[in-house]
Amino acid sequence: MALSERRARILAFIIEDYVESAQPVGSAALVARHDLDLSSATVRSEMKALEEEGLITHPHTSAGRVPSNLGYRTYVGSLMGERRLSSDEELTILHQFHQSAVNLQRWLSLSASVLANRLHTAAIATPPHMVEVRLKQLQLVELTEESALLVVVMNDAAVLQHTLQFEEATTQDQLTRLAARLNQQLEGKTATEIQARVPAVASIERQVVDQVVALLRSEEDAASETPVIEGVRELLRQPEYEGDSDRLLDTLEAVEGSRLQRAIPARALGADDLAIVIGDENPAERYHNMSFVLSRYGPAGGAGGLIGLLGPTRLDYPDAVAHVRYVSDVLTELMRRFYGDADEAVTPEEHQ
Amino acid sequence: MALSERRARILAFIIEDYVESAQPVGSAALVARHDLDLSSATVRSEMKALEEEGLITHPHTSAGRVPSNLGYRTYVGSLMGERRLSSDEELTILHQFHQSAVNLQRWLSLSASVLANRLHTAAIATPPHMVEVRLKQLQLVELTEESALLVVVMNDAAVLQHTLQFEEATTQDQLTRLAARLNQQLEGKTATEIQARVPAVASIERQVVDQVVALLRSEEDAASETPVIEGVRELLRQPEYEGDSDRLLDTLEAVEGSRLQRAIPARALGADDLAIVIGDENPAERYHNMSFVLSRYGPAGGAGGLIGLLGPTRLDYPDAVAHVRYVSDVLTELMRRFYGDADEAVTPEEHQ
DNA sequence: CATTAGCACTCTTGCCCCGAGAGTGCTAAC
DNA sequence: GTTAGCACTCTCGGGGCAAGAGTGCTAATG
Repeated sequence: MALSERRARILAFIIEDYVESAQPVGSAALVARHDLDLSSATVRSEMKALEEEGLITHPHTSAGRVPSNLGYRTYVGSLMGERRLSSDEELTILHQFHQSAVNLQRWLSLSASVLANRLHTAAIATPPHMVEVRLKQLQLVELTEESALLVVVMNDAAVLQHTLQFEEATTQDQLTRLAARLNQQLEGKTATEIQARVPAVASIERQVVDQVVALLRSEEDAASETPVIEGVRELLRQPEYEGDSDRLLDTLEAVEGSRLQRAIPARALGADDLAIVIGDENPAERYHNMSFVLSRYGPAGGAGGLIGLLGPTRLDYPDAVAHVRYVSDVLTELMRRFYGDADEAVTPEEHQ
Repeated sequence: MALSERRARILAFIIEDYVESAQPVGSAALVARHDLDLSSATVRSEMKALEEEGLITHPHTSAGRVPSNLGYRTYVGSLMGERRLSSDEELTILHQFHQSAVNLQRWLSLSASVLANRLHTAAIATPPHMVEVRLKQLQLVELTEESALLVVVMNDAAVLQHTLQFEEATTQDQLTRLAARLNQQLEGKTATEIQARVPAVASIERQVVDQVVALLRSEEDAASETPVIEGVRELLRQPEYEGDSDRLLDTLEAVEGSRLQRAIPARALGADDLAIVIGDENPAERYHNMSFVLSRYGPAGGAGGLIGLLGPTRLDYPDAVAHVRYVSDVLTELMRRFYGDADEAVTPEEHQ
């Protein structure tokens, strides 16, 4: 099963040429481009062997070779060289972050944009969430006499809001006092902890507390937030979709935030901080002709999410990995700087 | 210039058939479908006259007729019948709103979704904003010792947030006191009013106030918020894009929120509450093959925005108008109910 | 014995051509 | 004014064909 070195080299060349050109690559072209010390005939017989091992295929008899998913997988697993961004590239990217406002949502879109633009494919970023979401502070703002806006800030710096409708009339004064009291009682608590002590009586307080719990829960649920997605157009401009409107629309649909949220193969990210999911390795059939390159971002132990690329299986994996790693690191560093490290900003009670 | 009644009828039929079939309509087909008391030859000569007036065109010699922009315009202006939603239709729509959470953002997406699904094209909704944006309440939440989250609630019930980075260390206590003081001083004020009394010294307070002003300003700027857009796929599935990937991608690009925000022909909405912009009536050339049907929503004098449809010029205008009107009314009513009327919820000071 | 040149073979792609079909516009008759 | 009839135009889909790309086999070679 182990590939001879020459065969492995040829596989790598095929993949790299194919990634670049999106055209099946033939033996003659391969020899010419890489000035191999071999004739096209030799390469042909090697190709045949590679095909028998299931690493490449043939669209039809008289076409060149195309990598199979298995081919990409072995390439990614052992053949591809490690690519590191040049300091120029790193600076260009950093520069964009420095021009951005200090705002997590912005950073996420920016990260996705940067990845999308540099790799010419789509990129996603899921909002960060904590394993344990705790209330940091709540605020009540009167809207009408019988309705108010509840604003909840959580320990992962997320801000959620909800409109409440009351049976009885209230004033801003009453609401402010209620908010102050609840803040004192509930700060640093999780949804479950709060629920344990909920008063049985129906009242404005009860309504507020219930909604706080609901908001905390929705923040706990990672899948509830739709990921940011950028560069769909870049993706759809790829040659795989050229002239195939149906496939294009299907992909557009598959890639829409609301659908995507469940499809992101988060479990692929085990202990590793970076996952590459190629074609049919994705459990969802809809994504069998796409690849994901995903990384976790966020300080260890703190709020974190996923960021990564989403493209055709014909991806420049070394480039993708290098970029995703770097952007993820930048994002993590920014979060650490502005939202605090898990160790220093979060009180011991909140930690763990 | 005035169309004879027969000619007008024929134009209306052509438009209605074409809207339905997306195929150029020929004289024979027209007679058959509407059992006109005319021969196809007569219709042909009428068509020729209509063509000479610029109301319809010919893709090529041997094809049927297609309405021109001018044709649509006259149809919309005087020919089309008023369509009213049946109470069944109204109930179906209302039902969806009743199932939604009380949340303005949700309502907007829901409105756009409803429109998109019912008309099979894209729909947009811009977030509401007030002519005069005033501070309602601010909140400061510690993130790290030297950074904090500023949450600002405005009189249009919008909630904006921003992360602040301080030179000196602070505590939540200090921040809470500062927030309370600023709330007292600044509540109900506009950005301009606040700016007039800004302290010259550099300090945390100064930083907070500056940012509050910036957030108020960004809320004032209607164009700063990206509109909600739904149903892009519905739009792109329309026959005009079939097999034309280039046009499809161009439209996809044109329709992306960030581009769209400046393109919405808001000025088309004069004193009227509903605007129809057909093809090249849109100042932006990019939208010359699309139509907009837009309505203002929101209580008179209160926060308001735009909601509407965006489709190929081949739109079912009567249906579009009826739906946009209705959804806009529903939205307005919901806002009035939950966020208060301009007259009752907003204090006199805030009210202009 | 691995490598290579040579060559027959296969399959796609683009192109041209052609006939069917749809629809018009004109003319002459009603 | 309306209509039947007809010639004419243009699109669209399919068949046929030549060019091109690439393979896989075989026989020769160092």
